[in-house]
Order: sequence, then structure tokens, then C-alpha cells
Amino acid sequence: MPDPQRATGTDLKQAILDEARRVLEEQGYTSLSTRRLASAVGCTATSIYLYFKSKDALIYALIEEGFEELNERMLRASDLPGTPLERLERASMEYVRFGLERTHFYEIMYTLRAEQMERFPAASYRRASIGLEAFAKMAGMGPEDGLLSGTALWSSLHGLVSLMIAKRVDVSIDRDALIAHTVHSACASAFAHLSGDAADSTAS
Amino acid sequence: MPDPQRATGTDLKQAILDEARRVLEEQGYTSLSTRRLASAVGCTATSIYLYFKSKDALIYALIEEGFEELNERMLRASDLPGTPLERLERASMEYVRFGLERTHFYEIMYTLRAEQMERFPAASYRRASIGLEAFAKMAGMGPEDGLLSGTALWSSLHGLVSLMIAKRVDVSIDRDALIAHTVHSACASAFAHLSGDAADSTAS
DNA sequence: TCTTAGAGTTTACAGCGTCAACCTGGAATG
DNA sequence: CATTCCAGGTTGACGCTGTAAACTCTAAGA
Repeated sequence: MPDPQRATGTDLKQAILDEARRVLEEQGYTSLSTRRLASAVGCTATSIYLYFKSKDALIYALIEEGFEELNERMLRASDLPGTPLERLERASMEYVRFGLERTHFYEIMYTLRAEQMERFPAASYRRASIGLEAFAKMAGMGPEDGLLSGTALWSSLHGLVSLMIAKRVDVSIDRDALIAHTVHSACASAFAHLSGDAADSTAS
Repeated sequence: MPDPQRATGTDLKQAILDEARRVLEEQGYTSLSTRRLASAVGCTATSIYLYFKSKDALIYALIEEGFEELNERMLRASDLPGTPLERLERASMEYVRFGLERTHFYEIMYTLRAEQMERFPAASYRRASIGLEAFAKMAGMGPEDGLLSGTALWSSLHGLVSLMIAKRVDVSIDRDALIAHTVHSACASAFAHLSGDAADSTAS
């Protein structure tokens, strides 16, 4: 009987996941190393492979947690009463807040390049765009023009979040003002293009 | 006298830079390794440190090349005659095109996190936001509201580029349509907020 | 008591960035 | 000519990394 304190079996898997989440949040995903992880939870590096196919698979598990939380927060934010535009803005704000609060999660969710990671399970890819679908639905958009407007909105929000995370935004800019401005005008844009609908086909 | 084919001195530095650029463009920055680089140009890994303080410093040299090209392209695009809005749209299109053509360059320029790299020389940080200043100037924006609108525009473009690079955009969306749509509405937004100026202070 | 299977460990491999010490050919100096 | 000096390399090492193969230990079942 070894150390009774030490986790084994399913508990060990959970302990690995917990520690990985902790390290990710505190130091970012580049600090995630199998050996450090293992020594923190009291096992060897190779034991991790008993529960995760690879290091990437472990990271994917964290990514899914991230999508879960993001979706939940966006749904909660948009479920409050209000006009469609108000609800869209609240959900958008929540998206931005999530990104800025959980920067390291956001990073692995959206900025890791697909091709240089092991194949991401198809089911998870679906998850990744649920947020977008939420945008489109919220605005009552059809699957055609809605996808376009929704993606453009998403681009704005994602761009804002990732520029801020990467510290590329001019330091003299008031952060809250920038966020309010960007969210406001991106949401307005999305709605404007909806009203214009079939009438507006821009010059070729 | 060793192999006369082999580059030495300043030539060696140039050869290292050339090879690094080649590998970056073909395989991305994660494939840049000092040893592989060295063996490709015919020297040892440590020789690289004779010309670059660190691997990061080498990457920064590439980053600067990227900014140089991007700035040049944007200026060229916006220097053609046309209304300010047209010029802004052309420059924006050029920004997006650069990002999608030179994905690996774009990646190191805008998505590497500042804190996990060695200190980026201050002068280069200035370079990094010249594009933004160009946006603001082009629209004849003052340094106050211009920075805000310019950054919001930049967010849209950057978000679009990086979502597309990371392959997060729904495959059923027509790429060109998405680009046209996003650029068009982001530029329009930037101009709208300029006209509204001091009059428009949104409800608190 | 013997077998079996699951759960972890040991050991190893090939790669990484980087540092300290060493070598070497040619120019400058005596 | 002989000597010194040094820029421009190389060698070898350190401490990391992910991960595969082979080994050991423990508990349950027959």
C-alpha cells in the first residue's frame, strides 16, 4: 500500500485535469508540461498517458471546459428580457468579458492553429461555433445572411479580445471605452445589414 | 580554408535569415529550430548566437520584415485616388489580403503573446501600430476619437484574419463574401462614428 | 495457489534552446 | 620571420521537452 494520500484511477485523471487547469490559468498553456504536471499530482509523466491519448488530448479536454463555460455565460446573458439588439449586445459583452477574464482559456480555444495540433474531435469543432450560432439565432437571422453577419460580428469581438490579450492595443486608449465602442458598433452593424436584407446588394 | 561554398560572417547571418524566412513561410514558426536552421545553412546551432542574441531575436527580425511589407502594401493601396472611405476600404482589404497570403508572418506579428517572449525592442513596438495610425490618418481622424474608431476597425480586420487563419470560420461560408462584407461594414462603421462625433454619446 | 489484468513506474530516445570552453586560420605587430 | 591576438567557428554539455516500450506490483478470480 503506497501513500494513501495519492490519487489513483479515476481520481488520478481528475487530479491531472485539475492541476492542468490550475497551471493553465496561472501560467498559460506553454507552461503545461507532462513532467511538471505529473510531479504536482504525484505520479510519473507517463501515467498521464493512461488517461489521455496525448498532451494535445489533455488540452482539448480543457478547451471543452472553456466552451462549456463560454456558452453558458452567453446564454445566461442573452436570456434576460430586452429587445433583440439589447440581448445581442449583452451576449457580446459577455463574450468579451470571458475572453479578458480567462485569457489563457481563450487562447487555447481560439488561437491554437488547427493544423499543428493533433486532430480535434469533430464533435468539439461543432461546440466551437455554437457561440456563433447563438449570435445568429439571437438576432433572428436566417442561416444565410445570418451566418455572414454573425461571423462578421464574431470577427469584431474576437479581434478585440485577441488584440487586447496580445497587448497590441495602444496603451493610451481607455479599455472600457474601446470595448463599449466596439461591441456597440459591431452589434449595430449586424442589425443594420439584417434590415437591409435582400435590398442591399453592394456594388460589385 | 574550409568549404568555399559555405557562407561566413555577414553572409552567414543573411543565410540564416533567409533560411528562417523560408521555413517560416513553408512550415510556420513552430518548425523553426536552431539546429535544423543551422544544418540547413551549414553551420552549428550555436553559431546562430553569434548573430542573434536568442532565437526570439531572430524571430523579431522576421517580424520586422513583416511589418515593413505590410506597411508598404497598405500605403500603396491607400495612395491611389478616391474618396477617403474608398481609400480606407482599399487599405483594409490589403491588410486582410496580407494576413491571408502570409499567414505565418501574420501569426508571429500579431498573435505571439508579448509576455512569453523576450522583450520586444521598443522601436519595433512602434512599428507594430503604424498600420493603425495609417487607418486613423486616412480617415482624417483626430488622435482622440480616431484612435478609438481606428482600433475598432483594426479589431474587425484582425479578428477576421485570425479566425480564418485558425480555421474557425464555418466552412459553408463563402470566403470572399465574408471578407467583402466585414471590410465594408467595418469601414462604414468607422466613418459613421466620425460623422456622429461629439453629438453621439450613447445611453449609459 | 496459480493466473490474469489493470495501474504505475523505469528507462530510453530523439529533439529542443542555450551556455562555457575550446579551437583555428589569418591579420597585425614586434 | 616569429609572435600575438582575435573574430568566427565548433564541441560538448545541461536541463528541459513529449512519448514509446518494457517492466513491476497489486488485487481479484478460479
